[in-house]
Amino acid sequence: MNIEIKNIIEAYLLEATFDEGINPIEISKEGFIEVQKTTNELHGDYYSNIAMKLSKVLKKNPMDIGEHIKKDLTGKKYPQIKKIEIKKPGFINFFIEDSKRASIVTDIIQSKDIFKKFKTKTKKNIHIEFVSANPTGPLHVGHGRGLIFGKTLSNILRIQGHDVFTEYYVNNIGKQIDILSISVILSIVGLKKPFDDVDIYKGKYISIVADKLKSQYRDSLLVCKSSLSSNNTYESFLNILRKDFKSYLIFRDSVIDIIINNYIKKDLDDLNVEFSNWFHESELIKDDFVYQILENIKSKDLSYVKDGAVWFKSTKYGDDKDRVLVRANGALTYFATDIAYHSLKLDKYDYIINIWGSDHHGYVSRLTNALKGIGYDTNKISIHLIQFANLYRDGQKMSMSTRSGEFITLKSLVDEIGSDAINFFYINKKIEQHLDFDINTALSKDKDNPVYYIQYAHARIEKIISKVNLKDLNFDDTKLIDPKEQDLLRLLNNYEETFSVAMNTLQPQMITNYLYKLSQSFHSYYANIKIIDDEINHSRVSLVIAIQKVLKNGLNLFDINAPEDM
RNA sequence: GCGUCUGUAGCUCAGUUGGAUAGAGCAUUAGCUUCCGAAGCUAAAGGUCAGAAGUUCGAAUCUUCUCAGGCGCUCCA
Repeated sequence: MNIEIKNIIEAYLLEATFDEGINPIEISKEGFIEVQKTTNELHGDYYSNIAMKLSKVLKKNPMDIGEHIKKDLTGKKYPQIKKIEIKKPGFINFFIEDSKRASIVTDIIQSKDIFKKFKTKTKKNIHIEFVSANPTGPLHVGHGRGLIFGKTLSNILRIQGHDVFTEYYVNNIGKQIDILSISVILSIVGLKKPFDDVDIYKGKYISIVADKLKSQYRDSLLVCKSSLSSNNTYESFLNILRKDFKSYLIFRDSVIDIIINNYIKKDLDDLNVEFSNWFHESELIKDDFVYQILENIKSKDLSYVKDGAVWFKSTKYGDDKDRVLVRANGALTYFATDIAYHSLKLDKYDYIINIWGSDHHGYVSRLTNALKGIGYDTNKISIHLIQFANLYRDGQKMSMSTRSGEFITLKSLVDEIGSDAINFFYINKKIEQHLDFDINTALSKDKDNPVYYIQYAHARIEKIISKVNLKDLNFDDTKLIDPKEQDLLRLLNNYEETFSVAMNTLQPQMITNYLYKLSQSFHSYYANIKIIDDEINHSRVSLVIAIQKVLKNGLNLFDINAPEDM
């Protein structure tokens, strides 16, 4: 509709007879004529600021220009426009016909797929990586926000028609993995930690993992028990282990497999998340791939050797200091493997999306600069930084410490408040906003809890539908004249724009806010007006059916149930 | 110190990307069940959009500075 009005204005301006010329090229330029939805019904349905824009060029009073435009447009009698008003300082307000507004109801009801309109014209091959928590234990609540956001983004991109490939990056060769393996080994052989310089993992799951591996490895581990117990530093312990425990590397892989399959994948299942691929960091080491990349960096004169380590010249890109790629002991840094990983992705995909915790923000420019340095187009990368979420219970902030198994697992939160509430609360706020997540609110079953409120609207409508013979539906677009009905129609007419802006700018909270508003307007309607009424051919029932359809599709976007009964 | 994100009602947050009188929920106060689900509805009250300057017809939104808070600035992962 706003495009129609835009065209009307453009056509008018092109043949307008103002004294001083308006450049026709300017007029046809994208964005020159702006037509937007109003926020206040007193201002009609759409408004344009064109008169104020032109006043500068024409050196005329915007009110006069507006009146001029109004006079000419009114004379032309466009059927969809009821009236035009000019308000100071120069807004041109368009009021569209009520019946035109009501036509959205049949549009929605008859549409097989209301998301079809959001299909992109430029389909892309998109890689999206999220969560990627170290496989050292079950996921905890701190991982929740990035997880839900990543999943939602994938849902949105798929609806837009892109090919979406989701990936979990498994760090399976770092120091943390050795510490994890050692924690399991100590549990198997019943040994107290003999070194003091490094903490080990203590959660309950460690002994469960140990039990699974006990029968297979116990004997060979007991052989080296005494030599292990005499080591009082982490380094020497690990060295002995690697030397005496021949199947250490296989054992380490088994530990990771068990954690992923028995914990992480199950946690993800609870929230309906499935990854296209689990990428293991070790794949980057295979065939010296990382070293080829490092060679490439060196050939571009972007690295040098100092104190036995290889450094990337990040100061060249405004960083405070250069950063290490390969440590003096020969170990690769995360930075090095990340460059390799991202170059793999960039080779294969049109666009790549990373979702990281905001604590990694310092890392963003370093990585993109390195990739730019070796010749990649970094416009193809987008990195979303997620602020931390705090959990509150009974007004008390809950501890999120990961040390000594003290953390709250994501699973326990799902068990307590359910996946619907988690899906909703984690994306209901802008990601760059710190999030306070109140468990009491998520548990409440009334208006405090927006999820329930929206779901309740859906269920109420279902009840109405069940009482009506749907064959009798005969929608009459001139019947819905109550102000509350007009409110609802305005909102329904907004769904397309709201969803499309939210999807294009990847801001899911715009959609949840919209769904809430729509539910609110519906509940008010329901309480004040009898919806089932034969005298009006069930036009009101048609209206609520359309509302329900939007609610349902919106909720499904976030994997939230749209219950028919509660 | 440098970088980065944030600052909107007592609390938790929206604000359609620069539009008109800044909006919700909670909490507070006062109401609404012969009738489609009260898990609901109707009101009242609550604001120096952290502060200052600038850009322009017009700023919560853009720029600069100041203040406050979160996070990051290892040959850590």
